[in-house]
Amino acid sequence: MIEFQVIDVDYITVNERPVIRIFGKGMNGKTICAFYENFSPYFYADGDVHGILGDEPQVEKIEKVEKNMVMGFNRKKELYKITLKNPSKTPELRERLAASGATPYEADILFGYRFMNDIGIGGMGWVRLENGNGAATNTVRSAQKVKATEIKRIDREEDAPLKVLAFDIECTSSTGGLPDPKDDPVILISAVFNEPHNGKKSVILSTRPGPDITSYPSEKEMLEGFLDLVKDYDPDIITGYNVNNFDLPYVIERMKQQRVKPIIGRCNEKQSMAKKIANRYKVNITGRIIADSFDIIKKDYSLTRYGLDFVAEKLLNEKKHDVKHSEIEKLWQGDIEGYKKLAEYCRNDSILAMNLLTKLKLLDKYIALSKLSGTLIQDTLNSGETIRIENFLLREFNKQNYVYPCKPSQQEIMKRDKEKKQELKGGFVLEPEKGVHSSVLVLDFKSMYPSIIRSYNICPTTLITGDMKVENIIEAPGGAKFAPVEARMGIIPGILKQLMEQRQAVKKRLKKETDPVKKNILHAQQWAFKIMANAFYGHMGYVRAKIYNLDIANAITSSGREIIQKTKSDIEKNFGHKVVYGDTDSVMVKVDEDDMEKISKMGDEMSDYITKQLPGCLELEFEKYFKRFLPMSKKRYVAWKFEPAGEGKWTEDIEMKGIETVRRDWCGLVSDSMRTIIEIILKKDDEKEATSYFKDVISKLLRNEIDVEKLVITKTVTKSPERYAGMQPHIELVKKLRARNPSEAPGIGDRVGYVITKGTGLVSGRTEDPSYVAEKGLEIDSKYYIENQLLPPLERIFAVLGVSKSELLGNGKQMGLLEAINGKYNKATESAQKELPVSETSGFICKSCRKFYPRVPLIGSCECGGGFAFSSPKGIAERVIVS
DNA sequence: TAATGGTAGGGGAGGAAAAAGTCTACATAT
DNA sequence: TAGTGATATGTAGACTTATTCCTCCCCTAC
Repeated sequence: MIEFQVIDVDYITVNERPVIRIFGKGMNGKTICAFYENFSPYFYADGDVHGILGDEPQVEKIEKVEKNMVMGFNRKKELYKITLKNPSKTPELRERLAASGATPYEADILFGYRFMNDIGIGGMGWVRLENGNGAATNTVRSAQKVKATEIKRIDREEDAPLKVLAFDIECTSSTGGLPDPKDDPVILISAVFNEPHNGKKSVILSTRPGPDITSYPSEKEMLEGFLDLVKDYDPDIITGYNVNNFDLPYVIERMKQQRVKPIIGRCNEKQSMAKKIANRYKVNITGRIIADSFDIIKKDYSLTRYGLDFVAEKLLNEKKHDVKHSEIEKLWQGDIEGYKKLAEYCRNDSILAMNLLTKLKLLDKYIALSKLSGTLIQDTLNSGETIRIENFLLREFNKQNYVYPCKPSQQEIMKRDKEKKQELKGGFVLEPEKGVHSSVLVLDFKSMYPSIIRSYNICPTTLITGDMKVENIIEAPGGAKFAPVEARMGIIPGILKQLMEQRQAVKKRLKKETDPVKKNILHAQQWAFKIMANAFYGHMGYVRAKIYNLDIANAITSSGREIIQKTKSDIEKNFGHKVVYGDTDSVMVKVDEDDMEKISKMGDEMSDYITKQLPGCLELEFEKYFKRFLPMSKKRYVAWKFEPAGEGKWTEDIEMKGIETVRRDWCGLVSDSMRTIIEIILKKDDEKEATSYFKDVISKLLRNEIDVEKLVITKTVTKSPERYAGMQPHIELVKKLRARNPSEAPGIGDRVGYVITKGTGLVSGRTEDPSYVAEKGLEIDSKYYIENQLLPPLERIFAVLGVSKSELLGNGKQMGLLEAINGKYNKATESAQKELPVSETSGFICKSCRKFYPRVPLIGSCECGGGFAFSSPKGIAERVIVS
């Protein structure tokens, strides 16, 4: 009996027949590969299957079966189950059937997943081989090779000890630009281990000898050395910073160039390939997991920048060695000290990538999601929600004899796309009562959409179509009808019930658990339950989903809108308190109460009252209390928040939603000063201190006392620069950087940091790279930063408090700030010169209202009563010189 | 082998369109 | 009194300069 955790599953074809391979790892750290032979691919179809497939030799058998249909209440159908010999022939047969008018079902399930779902196992899950004989094969690299006939899923929460290898490569460039794997060799490879390998924590491979460096006579031999290292250390996980899109494709291409077979995985025959898909590479390594720290951090952390230096500093508080790309060649060719520096730089990058993955436990969430959905961890890492949901649903639907539809065709997708744009409506957002509110309590619905699905039994399998007669039909506000639970509980409501209950159970255990390792696992588990539960609504409104249905998606959201509006009016009617804001599943209620105990009680009373009126498991909860609440507009507010922390205790914090402090596309100066001002306003309620702080910031900016770093604005490049319709500041900079040095210019998906420099014309034309500004000593456009960055957001905050722009800038001891800004930066017209040549004057200008006159009107003064000065393009003057 | 969960909403920058202000040439009145 | 030049004033169209409105884009709330 062998027990192990599933790392990867694939299949090979032996004598035209598939053999499933399950790569795994035991608790003892031993690797295993199990071979399973007796599983044939199959799918379903309706229509004239016999006629269409005729005597197709691939078909093993065709059986008649009765299946439940996913879409529509109580729909059964007679289908044919088609079993074939070779899984790779499935697409061909599927297309042939579809082309002849038959409808195929489950004909696009990858064979490995078909197998896993049928025997009830999945990615990162534990399995037990009841009986297995040793398999005589050299095709795979694992400690144990077993022919399995009986595989069972077992329940175990811990993870097997997984070996991680982090690596990083350095290469030179013949052109001085981006290294090209067709011409430019790899010069250094660093590798770091989480479990010491041959007594070492890391190694460096190179073609140049040096201290603590394993050197090789040629690049080819070094690459072979790297493959040997991977083989000997035998990691389960390969990581690095951007290995998916740089190091791995590069190394693989170099191996091709040098005629070294790139066998990085655990199969001796399958070569690794890096395919370029939509500007991104996709690398396959059999039997191992590629977990790129860069990719994961980009998905899981919202940061202003994602360079390794920034990320390491921010998340690990560790420093990246400072070597610029342009220095690599010099250090590589230069003296031993420089070479050592380069090698250590390379090693350090691997260490940082390893630390990110292990210290931040980047994989925990993905492991939990894999275990829950049954998806292979590599797919969980590389793909989106869809693959997880569809795999999960296939399993659950199959359990109850349902047959799952195939992916929609391209035309179907386009049709759906069109109708959805106008028809799928989302949540309801209440217009906020702008201003400053004291004592506001926040009530929100616990998992609103999943609860709606459960409470109204919303599911494709309960959807009533046509004039079907069912008792106690549930009708959603949009008109969609569903069979009640008494008739049949929908599959998805059933799944959600389980997910939500399991989550509660895990959270309970989490409270009691003291072992930190187990705590982590439980935490990831409960998180995965929540993520999965929340993903169903979005999935059913997703045009590429197999179970897409607009009526269903709309039934969910329209119910939500109705509930939130009823909640608002019920609270206002029955409790006499005003609802000042709300968004989708929450209401903010203004109460006149200061005592925490009483507030808590009021919140509970209101929630209980509303909850009682609602069907099913819908539940309104008292979540928190805002001592002060400043809504500025929909989805934008700040609040001084108090949350119950149990035992009558409260935790306190400032909450900021949607405003510039939480957005990454504003400069640090704005975020910082806004944060400070908001704290002063909320906690001290001192308007004067806030305005004077603000004036201070502006003065500093005018005196150039602000660090340029604080003025950097960052934005993501979302597509290639040519594809932008109009001009955009960050894109214009990308174009400039490209022209300067194509190899270091930001690409799609990267965040660009820029500052605005002084000059004329569009902002887009004045964007510049901060380091370039420092290097060339360019001047920052302080006026832009005052008028376009600092002022607008702060004005909005102060406007809520009733402080106008002129009060903000003009009042108080620093009288004349506005004049200072203008005087220093506006056109010369503002500074009156004493004399001008008469030839240059163009007319007269009123000294008080600045109205221009080509001639002095007869009344001798402006219509506002002001006196005149001479006006010219150069400025204004009291007198003219006649010469 | 291209893969991708949903809608609501604010707000900046650019750009087009509409609006307002200026300029110029010319007519008319004094 | 008619004709003339200088000056003031008005007006239409050309040209210039703010405003306004809309779209694209990014990012966030839920």
